[in-house]
Amino acid sequence: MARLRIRTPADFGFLPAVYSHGWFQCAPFHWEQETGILTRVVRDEGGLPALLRMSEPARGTLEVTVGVEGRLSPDARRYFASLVTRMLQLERDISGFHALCRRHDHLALLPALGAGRLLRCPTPWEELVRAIAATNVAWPQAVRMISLVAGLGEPIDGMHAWPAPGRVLEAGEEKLRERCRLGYRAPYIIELAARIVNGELDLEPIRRGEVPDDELRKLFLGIKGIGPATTDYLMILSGRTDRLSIDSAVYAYVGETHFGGERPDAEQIERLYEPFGQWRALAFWFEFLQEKWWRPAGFDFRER
DNA sequence: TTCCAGGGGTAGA
DNA sequence: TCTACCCATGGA
Repeated sequence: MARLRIRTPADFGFLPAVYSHGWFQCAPFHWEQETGILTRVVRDEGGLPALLRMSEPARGTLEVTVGVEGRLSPDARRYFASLVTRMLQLERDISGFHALCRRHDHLALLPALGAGRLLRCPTPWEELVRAIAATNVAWPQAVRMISLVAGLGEPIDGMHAWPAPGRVLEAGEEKLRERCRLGYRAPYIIELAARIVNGELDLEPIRRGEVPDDELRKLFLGIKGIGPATTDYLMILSGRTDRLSIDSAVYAYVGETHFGGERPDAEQIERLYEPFGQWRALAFWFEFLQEKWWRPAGFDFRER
């Protein structure tokens, strides 16, 4: 078991990042609320499954244990740290968002909490599958589908690595339907896996964040099963926060909170968050999180 | 039973 | 470009 200590930005809070959306509830993430440890199965540089355990013993420091034999080489340390950096968006500069929060009462708590980063996966491939699985279903069902897909990966310590595209392709559409309960989404995921395996779709530039906005949007929209709303969601995850992702939950929340119970149309929602400029997606999302999830659940991330 | 969830694909206009 | 219809699944 190797140990890594990672210094985090002063405006980073671990718990708000974990609770930034529902992905921590799906394998191969595993969250223990009592200990504050987020476990995640990742792959080492050779592609073999490895268990990562992340916690924040004190603000500014992330403690990461890596379940591998022996000591980590400097390269391996950098590699695992880069995975953590991607998953927790440690490289993302959100100072502009926090400055904006300080000017709005309902967001004013967020900078002190260190909120503003969204939990990500080690690979875009996994994020795309999760996004497809989460369309047109209630969230608990999406959690089930995603976790069942994770179950196709190589086992390690009672968990599974996220299956590579080739492994999903090998499992086949029927298994995705029957075992993973993906229904009509199964062929979309098979097609995506096939495009990656045959080299038609290269996700590596996306993982490195090298694809320009317009191109990235076009690329997401070109994947079957991913439409406008999911594309906007993936764009936000990729750090393009100047555009909302308006899904059914947004209509419901904004209608209830800002339109006296009347369902607004998309343009009304856009106008409402337009003043938040390049940060409007985060302004909406963290408002929503605070009101509908964190506060009702009694979360106060400053206590840790 | 019917509705619908953290939508999207497709055919037809 | 817009609209109607269809798509598995499972909880309410």
